[in-house]
Amino acid sequence: MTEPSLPSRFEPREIEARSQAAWAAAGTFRAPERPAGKPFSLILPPPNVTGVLTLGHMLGDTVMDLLVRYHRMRGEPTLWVPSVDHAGLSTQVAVRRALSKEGVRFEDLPREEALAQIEKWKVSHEQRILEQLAAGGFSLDLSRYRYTKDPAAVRATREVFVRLYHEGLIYRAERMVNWDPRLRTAISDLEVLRTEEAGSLVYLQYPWADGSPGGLEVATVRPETIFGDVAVAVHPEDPRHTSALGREVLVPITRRPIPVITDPAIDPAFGSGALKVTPRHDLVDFEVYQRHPGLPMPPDVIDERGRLSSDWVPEELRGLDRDVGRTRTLERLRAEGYVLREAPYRHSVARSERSEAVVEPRLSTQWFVRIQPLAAPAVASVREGRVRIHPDRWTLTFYRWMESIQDWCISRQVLWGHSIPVYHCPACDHDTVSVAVPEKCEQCGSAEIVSDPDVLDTWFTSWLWPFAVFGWPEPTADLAHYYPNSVLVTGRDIMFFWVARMMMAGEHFTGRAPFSDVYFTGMLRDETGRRMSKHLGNSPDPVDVMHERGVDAMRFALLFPNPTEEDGPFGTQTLEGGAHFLTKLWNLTRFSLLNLPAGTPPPMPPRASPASTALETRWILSRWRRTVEELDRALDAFEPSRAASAVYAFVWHDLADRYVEIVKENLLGHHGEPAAREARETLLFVIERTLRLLHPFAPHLTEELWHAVPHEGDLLATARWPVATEAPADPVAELEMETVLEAVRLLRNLRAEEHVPQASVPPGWIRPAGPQVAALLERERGTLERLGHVHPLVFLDSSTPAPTGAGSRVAALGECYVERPASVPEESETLRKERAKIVALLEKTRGRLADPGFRARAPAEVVREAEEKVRELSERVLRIDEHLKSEGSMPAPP
RNA sequence: GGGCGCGUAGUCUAGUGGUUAUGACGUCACCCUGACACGGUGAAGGUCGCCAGUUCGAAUCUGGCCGCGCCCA
Repeated sequence: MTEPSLPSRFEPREIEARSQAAWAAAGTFRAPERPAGKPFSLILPPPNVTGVLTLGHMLGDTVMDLLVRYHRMRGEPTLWVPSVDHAGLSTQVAVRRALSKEGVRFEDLPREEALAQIEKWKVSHEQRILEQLAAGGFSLDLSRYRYTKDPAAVRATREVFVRLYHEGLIYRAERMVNWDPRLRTAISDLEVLRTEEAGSLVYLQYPWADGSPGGLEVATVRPETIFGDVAVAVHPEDPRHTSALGREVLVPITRRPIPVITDPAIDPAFGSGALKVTPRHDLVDFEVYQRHPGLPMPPDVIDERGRLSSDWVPEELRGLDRDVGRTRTLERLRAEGYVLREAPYRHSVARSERSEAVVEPRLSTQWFVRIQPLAAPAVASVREGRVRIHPDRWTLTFYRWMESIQDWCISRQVLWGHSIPVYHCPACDHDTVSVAVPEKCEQCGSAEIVSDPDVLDTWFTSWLWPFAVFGWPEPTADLAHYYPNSVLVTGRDIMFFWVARMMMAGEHFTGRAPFSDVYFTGMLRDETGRRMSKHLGNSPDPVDVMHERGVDAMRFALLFPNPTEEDGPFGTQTLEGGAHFLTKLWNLTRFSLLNLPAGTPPPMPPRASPASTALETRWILSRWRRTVEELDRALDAFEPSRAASAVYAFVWHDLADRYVEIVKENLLGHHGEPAAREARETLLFVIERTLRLLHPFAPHLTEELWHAVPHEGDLLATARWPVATEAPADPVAELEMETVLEAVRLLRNLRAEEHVPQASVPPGWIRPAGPQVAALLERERGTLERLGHVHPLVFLDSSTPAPTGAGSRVAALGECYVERPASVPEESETLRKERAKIVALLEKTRGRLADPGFRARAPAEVVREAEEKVRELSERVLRIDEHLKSEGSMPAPP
């Protein structure tokens, strides 16, 4: 035995620093310029420079690192590209908020100063994000780091705009858009959140224009918009309103006459069945307006800041904010007798994801991407299996959304973003659209051209990222080698924002799907089951988590309890679970080293098991092989949680709890040198190979441990992933070990039931149920004595009487006895309980066999098994009864 | 309101027609046995959401209901 080469405790932060330094020095994560063989490549979904990384990011990053390290160890050239996203609107909002805390209004800043403030923010957050990624030890190729506003990204973004424009897939139009009046910009449908909120439904009377008494009843939740009404619409078949058709009513207060029209879109069940039509401020109303060409288009009665405006609005209400305007308008409506009644009303309110302001539907001129022609190939790529979505149930959601997809509004009225490459010529009204900034109008040659004041939606760059990171449209070597990507890993919350659009861009601009697999991670929940979110503030800072328990513990805690289909919990408990497992691994390796002589050579794959090989050797090697097979399967199928569970169970239950306990005496040389050598060689092989298996899950700790263990190679990160067939499969050994472990369990149960003191080792007896079991158990007597903690273990044949003064159990494999301590009185309670259980099961099985339908229709195999079971259980009941009889407490026969 | 999905010990979870329903965390009891008390051994804990149906046989398949979640209105 050598001096311990590992300390009894470990310091995660020291290990992390050592491992990370070694990887950096070796350039382990740098992808080759000319990869040999099919590469494994992917991009890190660019985190927004708006904020810093959350635990949710860490979940995705850990899954990606797991896959990258797995594929790297399999010898594939791997490339994982890091980048950050300028995140236009949301970064501007963050800076705006930060400045307002200092009493500075963002809107008051000169353009240059405002941009400088955002740039400052970007630099500091980018720094922080890079530090977080470095702390996590993720195997990103930092030499290929990118930013969504770097010159190549600008080039790609403009290129794409220009191409789509010339293909007729980008157009400018006056459309109803979602307007954020606080940020004063259009936002896309996806950036709108709908919530149920309490409101009030007001029933107004629009008087008849011809002065006849009464009027038309109109219900609305937005009375302040009446000034923009151009009509009142009813359903053409609504019998209540037939007499109103063709007549005119007056807009309350301003008393402007408007016609009563019919439209099939009107819901007769809503309110009185009459809808006021305000085309500039409601999508449905706008559509009604479009179907009625005779109607005039009113001015904006709500301006870009959400204030009542225009001369259609009574002068004293002009300039009021929407909310105040609504109250004042309602007051006047009441005072002037237009209000019939008011009722509380819950309805869905659209709010801006960024500012939380109520979104104002607003008719506005914006740039749009015609999405249908782009969506079709993306849908086809999934239908044809060129892109697989995991878990695959999200495929349906993907299809449904793509079917009802709307054109994409890509212009934003903000400062921070890519400018739109459109240059308008006031002289001839022509738009010059080009990648290079033009000096004159391409139509009339005028130098007086004006660049478009808007910027592009951030996603208009992000959707190009799988190929733009490689320098597209330049035909770079990286593009040729590493595109398309192998996989995309992200949260399903950005499936539509990003994933679907990347698929569209990939198909359209490169003719290929940008990746072949998409894996959606679940969402993290806190210990009380709530989703982690910035809003709730229940997401711990990942750096704190890593600091507290170590990076690898965090990684394991993220992977282990997060099955692919569901959201996973994360909390102190799961984190401790991860840390405990790593401690176990540390000590297991430490134990192995304590038992290896100095100068032990690296492990060799075991030879095909000769007959002389010990059962536990054959068994652990076979179990290891199954574990590798399960890991390969789970990782290839994007089931990280299953992979983690498989390796966890193997290390803890098979290797540490059983194998190591079985061979401890062999290692100490108590059973001769050949046994000691076999145990050492097997243990070393399994430990060294298992460290490899665990490397993608816990890279730092395994790297550290691996260097302490005899091994070949420089770094575990680039060592070869084990091949399952290195160890022989041995189903016989697995079955036999099951029987042995079952006997161990019986002996241990007896010890506990008979209150045998922990330190004492009483004699035990086994009467095996048959000659085969007898041969096996006698051969494994040593294992049984060691794990069962009995000595001596004596085997009885059917003629030998049962020992007296011993507790007993009757199981399928036979009868077990453990000597009862003198102080403990006889007790047949356990046996009786056992008997009751077996009798119940016996009755159930007999019942099945008694059913003629079962015998007639069930497969012969199943019937045979049932008959066998009845035989075995009856035998056990008889045995138990014999014991009970000898104790003088015979129950009624079954 | 529409669509999709999920209901299995206190909590999380495995199990896609046939064993005594899997494992983890937590709980309880005993034990600091020479890698590990961040550990070991054992135990308790379940009407597999409810009701029908299909079947010789249902946690598993079908329908309805109830509850929860997500997406879309």
